[in-house]
Amino acid sequence: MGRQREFDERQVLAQATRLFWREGYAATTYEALYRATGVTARSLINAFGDKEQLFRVCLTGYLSEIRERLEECLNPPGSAGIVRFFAAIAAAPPADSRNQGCLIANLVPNLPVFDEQTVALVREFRRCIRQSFAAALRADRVPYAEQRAQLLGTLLWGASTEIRLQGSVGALAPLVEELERLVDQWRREGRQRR
Amino acid sequence: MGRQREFDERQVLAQATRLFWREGYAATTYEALYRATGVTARSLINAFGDKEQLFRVCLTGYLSEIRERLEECLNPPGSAGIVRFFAAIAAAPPADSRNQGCLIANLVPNLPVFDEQTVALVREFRRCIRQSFAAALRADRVPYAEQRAQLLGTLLWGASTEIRLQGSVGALAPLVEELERLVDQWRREGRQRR
DNA sequence: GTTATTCTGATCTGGTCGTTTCAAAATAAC
DNA sequence: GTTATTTTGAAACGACCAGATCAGAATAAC
Repeated sequence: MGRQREFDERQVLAQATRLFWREGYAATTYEALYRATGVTARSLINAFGDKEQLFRVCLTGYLSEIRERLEECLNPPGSAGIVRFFAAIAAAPPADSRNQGCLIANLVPNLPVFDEQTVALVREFRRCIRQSFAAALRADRVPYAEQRAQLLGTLLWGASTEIRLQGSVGALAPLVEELERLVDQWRREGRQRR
Repeated sequence: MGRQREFDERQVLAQATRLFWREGYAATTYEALYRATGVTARSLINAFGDKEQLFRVCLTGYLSEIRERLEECLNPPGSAGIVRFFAAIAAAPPADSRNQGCLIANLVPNLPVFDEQTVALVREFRRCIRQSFAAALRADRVPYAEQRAQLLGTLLWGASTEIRLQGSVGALAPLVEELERLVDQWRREGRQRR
């Protein structure tokens, strides 16, 4: 019923995500979205609602992608998967938007401008990451698993800031190397305790 | 010669810094500055130049304050000072703007909107912190000092994001605890190597 | 074919923001 | 007191932006 949509929603969402990622939420105007997607503001609003709702759809997609990637790395379960996860981020190709840091971390400073629904997505992401890390540590009987998971989570936020600042995921290589030493040490503690 | 200024520059700068810190650069309008300081846009521009120049003055003040604080904690020199530094941040009173995370970390996602002079200040801050950390580690003969200093630097960025997200420096307490264990371990490695 | 529904593009609106203009006020040097 | 210089407040400018309006185009159900 009615006229059919002239653009591919999935494609538009992917391009919008890239734009939000690179430019930030506020700096991404409808005009920029139009230049990137060829879809006018009117049509976007018609299809997705206002700007923040559109952003939330992008955010949700991004979130599930990261979750998927994390799950992949944490299989087989164990603390080595954590290092694999950081390494996977560091290994992303340079042309990729990952050189912009984490989409979510980038918006933390501007969180006050978003409504509670969007903020909830960020909190959920944070909780999810930390739980996964803690589970991975517990699988190797690492002591202080929760606290160390928090440290790793904080490190992940920091890594995002570094990437954004450097403009390249390459800056993460030394960090991954040191992280490997660290997690190895923790695993040793776990074995002693057994 | 000429009419004398009616406001106290230092006081205005302090209030402007608080505003930039809490609201971010873009969200801090001249009107907000006027509400906070009683000084009109015209007078601010007259005294400090445009908005970014004013911000840069604030930034410089903030930077030297942090540097001072870090130097304080790293005396006597040694890796324990690093833990003291993180602990000092975590211990800041709740009413303080420190509950907003690091002023500088907050603007990293929006760095593209600033000119090269401002970006240089951020890079300089980063370098300074990392060098101080590395020196502190070397003082205890900790191996991999540079890489571990980088990890600590990244952790500091992350801590800022956590504070901003939680709206409280209190969230840092478990992190500091874990950090103490970590640095202790590193120091042990240093002693073995001696 | 008719009708109802949805999409699309151009234009407008209401609002915000950084900065400038202008004239008045204040003050320092002479 | 006069003159030159600087600050100040009010108003205005020009740009930009999110979202709304409206008429027309396309399409699905009947």
